[in-house]
Amino acid sequence: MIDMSSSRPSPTLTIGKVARRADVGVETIRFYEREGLLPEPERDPSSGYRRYPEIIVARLQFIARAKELGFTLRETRELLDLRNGPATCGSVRARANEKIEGVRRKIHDLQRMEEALVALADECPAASNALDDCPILAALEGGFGREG
Amino acid sequence: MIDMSSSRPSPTLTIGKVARRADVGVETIRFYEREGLLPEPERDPSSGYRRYPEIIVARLQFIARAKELGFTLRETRELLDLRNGPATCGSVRARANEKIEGVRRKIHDLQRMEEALVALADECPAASNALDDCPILAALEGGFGREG
DNA sequence: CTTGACTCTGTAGTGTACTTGAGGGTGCAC
DNA sequence: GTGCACCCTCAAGTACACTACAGAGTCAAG
Repeated sequence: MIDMSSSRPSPTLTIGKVARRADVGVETIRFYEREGLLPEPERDPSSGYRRYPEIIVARLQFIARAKELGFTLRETRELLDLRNGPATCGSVRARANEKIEGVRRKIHDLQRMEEALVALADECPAASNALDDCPILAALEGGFGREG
Repeated sequence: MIDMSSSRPSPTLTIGKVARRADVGVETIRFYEREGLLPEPERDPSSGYRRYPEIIVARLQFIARAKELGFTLRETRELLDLRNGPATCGSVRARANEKIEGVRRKIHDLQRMEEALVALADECPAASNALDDCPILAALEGGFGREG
């Protein structure tokens, strides 16, 4: 008989299965555990193998996405810790607002960069070989983010 | 007599002045030079000191901004090389379009992340201590970017 | 009961992006 | 002419984020 009355589903995934589903390496998962980005999982009592619930895959995908977006592991851990720490919901909100500001600044800068690159691509005549005419230098070196 | 007839202004900044103006370290500038992100500058014939034109400051600021936005030095060099390489303006445009796609993807993901964080902050009751009620877990671990 | 894929711990190596240090030369004010 | 801040090269060190390896145990199939 399987316990169906438990409030949470028992963890059934091995580290290898989690790794394949989240498209990361097994060593990366153990590394994240050491670094506090993943909670220490339950262990199989006889083998000592790690056992994960499905939700861990989403967490790993979140970490991967945050990384792509230029968040450091430390920052990502802070994001994840919003729910784990000894924090009140209010302090959680404050931390979230800080992160939102950072995210908005990144979006803003990326939009400026996009504009510059689009202007560049549009104005670059496909036929010309004259690189001196390219508006790249102006777009890239002329400055486009927040100044000071 | 100073040569005022030259087509370009002669480089007058020492590496230290450039570093202070661009808010980077002197060693970082030399490092960028080694890595091909900055052209080899002219040298003072007697001392061998590097001499930079003003424009180098904007270039360093561009590098800093690109870095903040999650571009690697290699990618940043590729952006800068759009104007230096043995490329036609057409190939430059193609490279720029590739970069634009990457930038747009980053913006998209950041906007999703912002939405999730805003939802989180809005729904988090400032007074409550019950972290279980926080919509963070759902927002952060429930997945929000491109899936597959 | 062996074989092979998988897991464990612990340590060491890799790539990126700097940063620091050694050992020395330069430039200018006093 | 002697400090002192600045510059030079080259080599080594640091922090981050993995990644690989050694040596050993586990598990399921045949």
